[in-house]
Amino acid sequence: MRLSRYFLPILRETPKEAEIVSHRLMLRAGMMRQEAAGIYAFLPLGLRVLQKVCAIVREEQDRSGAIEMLMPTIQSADLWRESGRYDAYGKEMLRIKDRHEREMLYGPTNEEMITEIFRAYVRSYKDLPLNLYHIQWKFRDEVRPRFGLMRGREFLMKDAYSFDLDQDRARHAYNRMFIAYLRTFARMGLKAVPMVAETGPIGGNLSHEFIVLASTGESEVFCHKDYLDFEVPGENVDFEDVAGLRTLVDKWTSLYAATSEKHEAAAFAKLPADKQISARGIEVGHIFYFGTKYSEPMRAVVTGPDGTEHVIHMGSYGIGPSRLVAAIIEASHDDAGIVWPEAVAPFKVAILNLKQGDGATDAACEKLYAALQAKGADVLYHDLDERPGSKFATADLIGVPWQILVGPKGLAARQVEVKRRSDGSREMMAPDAALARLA
RNA sequence: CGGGGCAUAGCGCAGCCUGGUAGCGCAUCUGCUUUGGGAGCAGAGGGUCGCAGGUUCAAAUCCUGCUGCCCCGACCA
Repeated sequence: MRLSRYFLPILRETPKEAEIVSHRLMLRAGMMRQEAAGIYAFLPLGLRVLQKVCAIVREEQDRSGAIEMLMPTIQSADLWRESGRYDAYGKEMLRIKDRHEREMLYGPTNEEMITEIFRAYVRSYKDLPLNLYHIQWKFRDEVRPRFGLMRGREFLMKDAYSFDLDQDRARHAYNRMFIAYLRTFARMGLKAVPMVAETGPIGGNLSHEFIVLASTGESEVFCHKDYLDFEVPGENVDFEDVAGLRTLVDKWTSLYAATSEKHEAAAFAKLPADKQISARGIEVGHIFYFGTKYSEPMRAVVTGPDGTEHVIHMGSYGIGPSRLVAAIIEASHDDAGIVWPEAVAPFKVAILNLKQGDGATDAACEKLYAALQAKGADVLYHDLDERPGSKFATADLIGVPWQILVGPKGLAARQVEVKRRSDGSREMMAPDAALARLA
């Protein structure tokens, strides 16, 4: 992408409403724009990151055996009356009426709808297990939205729903998501710790929140330090291996880790002092087993091998991609701007033309740009007529992992400079070497 | 939902107390110079001062109501 043809509205000054670093940097880097309290438009750069995050989420969901679909944002109130949640959910649910005065709502979650879909088609235990997910916009009318994307009202969410014949099998479905989540967050460069959590209005009795430690986190968390060094299961993990997954989950739940609501000070105090982590954290995922909470009232049943009806055991599993974008920034930035992990970076490499209009420099940049594109690299070519300093500042701000600095000084020695955003290290090399390194 | 604050050009702000027809920095546009860490000079454009009433010869400024947004708390899959 040529910057001259892109839409990247960088702000030099920080808008006053932005308090926390991710909010500030997302506005400054031209990633998003607030349209109302807790409601944001994603601008092109922000969308690129969001899509990278979603792609990783999809890959890991698919790998674990979940199947993607897409449910609507608007739901019927009647569906929610079946589960009893229409009255229970409270003002967080945005209720609306259509032109026929029918009561509708903008979905805050999809348990009812997925259960309705499931019961309409699935009749036999032979069609199980089943795990369906979608990535869709949700709306929760928070009393006080804040922290930009971190606590917005409208947000993108991946929610998966598992259906199994009984509790044991549902537990395996839970374990599959548990492992998939570990992998998902690790791929984004995050260390997420699964913590025992409240089940809240979703119901059920088995639940973990996946928490990224960050000083700006909204909740207080307590955990054993060793979690941060645990090895994340590789991509060859066998999701059909019931015992194997259970062993992995057992390991990842063997040490103390809890959010403040579930915190037990006495148990925590028993940890060696140097292993106690008391910190703030950002919830980036939440998984639940809730049994028959919805399948019972909504009559989602299948015929079992014994010929009788069995009420389905369910679980639901959420990840907030839009919140993840903010969480990644909270976890990875410096004074100059964002430092994207390569897996979610909007562009992998930026070419900075340090003397726009200089024939040799322009030619070298164009050649590099074309070559990188031909190799399929996500490359942003800063081809505006700006001073070098301004280009450095922009590139650092938007956090592209690699910068190629092309200027007359270097070219005189047939060299360009490759700068790595994460540690600021630089290296002079021939353009071909840069190409080989970064393509 | 309780408490506090803000609303003036794209962004950040001054002006308001003590009414007299709007200003600064950055950004934008034009020209010249400049080009390895947010350039310099010269010129230009851009604002129903959040909205609606009221007071007054006159309102960004004073009064009343409303709306939007932010912060602290409560709340929060």
